Amino acid sequence: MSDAGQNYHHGDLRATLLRVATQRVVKEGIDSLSLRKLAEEAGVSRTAPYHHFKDKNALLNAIAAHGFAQWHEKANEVFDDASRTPHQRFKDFIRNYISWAADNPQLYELMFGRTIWQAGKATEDLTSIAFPSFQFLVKITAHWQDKGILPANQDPLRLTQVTWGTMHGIARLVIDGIYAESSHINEMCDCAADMFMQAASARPATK
Amino acid sequence: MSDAGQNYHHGDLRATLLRVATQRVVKEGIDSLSLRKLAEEAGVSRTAPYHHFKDKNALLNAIAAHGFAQWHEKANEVFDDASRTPHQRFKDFIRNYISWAADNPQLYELMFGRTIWQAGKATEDLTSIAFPSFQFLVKITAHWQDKGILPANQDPLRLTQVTWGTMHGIARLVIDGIYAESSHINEMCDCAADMFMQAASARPATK
DNA sequence: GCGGATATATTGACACTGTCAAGATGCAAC
DNA sequence: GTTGCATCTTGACAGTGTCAATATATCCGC
Repeated sequence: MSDAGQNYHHGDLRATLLRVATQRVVKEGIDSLSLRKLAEEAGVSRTAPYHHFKDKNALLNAIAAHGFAQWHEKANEVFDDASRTPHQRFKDFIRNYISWAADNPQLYELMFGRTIWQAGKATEDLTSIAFPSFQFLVKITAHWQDKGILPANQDPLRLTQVTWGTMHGIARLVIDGIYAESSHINEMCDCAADMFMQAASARPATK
Repeated sequence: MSDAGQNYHHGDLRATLLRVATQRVVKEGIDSLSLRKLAEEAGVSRTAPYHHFKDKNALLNAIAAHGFAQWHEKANEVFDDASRTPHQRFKDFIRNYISWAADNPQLYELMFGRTIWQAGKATEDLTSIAFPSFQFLVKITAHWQDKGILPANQDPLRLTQVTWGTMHGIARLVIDGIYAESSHINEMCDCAADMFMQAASARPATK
């Protein structure tokens, strides 16, 4: 085979599909991803993709899995930035979480939305990549509890669910278009960070 | 007209469609709502609904609008419960927010999701009902700031975005199937409430 | 080199979907 | 009673995901 675009066998169809589909999702959103148009764009027939992905859901899972790899790397980077104080890094982490979501709304929607997490829809491939990302959040939450940035008198898992919930909720309200005014994102992030840090500096709640 | 199901003119189609469609969305989810099946279920032809709703989006908006009316009433009820202390009412409100979402996942998804809030998709009818609900959240947040349950040193709007973000985020993570273990919902809610109340009892953050 | 297994790609078909255009029907007001 | 209007109908179109049957290329053992 000399030219990958002309032959009966494409040669690298799976990778091509994943790349083109990801571009499409990132640019136009999940809903505008059509397997038929995708196949056409890749220069193959309608059903060719089915030899590389069981169905549309499997393809979406693969895109999301790739997204989690990117996300995890970036999040780790922010968390590890030694040039800043722990308090600053905590604020940065929240800002970065929301910013990443705001910059990649469609991908975020796919990765953290019901489309693929709805009962039974998540592939093993996806969960094996996504779970470490979730556990990473628990790990850094516990770390911040140790540092006195987050309240130490809370169960780490429970606290992770709350802090992540906060970031996720703000991200979604922005992404989904409910917070029409998105020019104050950083202020919202800092407000959230302040709340948590204030809580850490307080005496345990009085019953 | 004697029998509403047999005549050429249905007589009450709009209300019937809204009722049946709402049932369908609540039971089976947004995606499984088909205008054609809906029409059939209502005993009418495929395109009849288009004389009462501009398109599918308009129908979804109408369902959501109705949902907001219910939601607002219920939320107000919890907020107004005079039989409990302010602190208890704050915790109850959070619990109730998540519980309502968990009990009406499909409706919540529709009301607070991108399907209808994506740029330009929200009807005037919807916004005129939804906005007061949003403003209600700001109102009660300010009220809780006054009562010392939430930090007074924060802009009410910003703080609302954070507290609502937290509730919304937890709700979505549960609803969308990311928090597989949903048996600890109340503990999560209480953890969130404690965080906010602890923050209120702290001295202002030190720089 | 040869032949069969296997991976990959193709066309055809099916049952859906939302929505538009034209025409039919019933009701209400003049 | 005729005219106008709201409502409802059938027909059609361009899409969608996905299955079945078929064709073609590649690879592996001989």
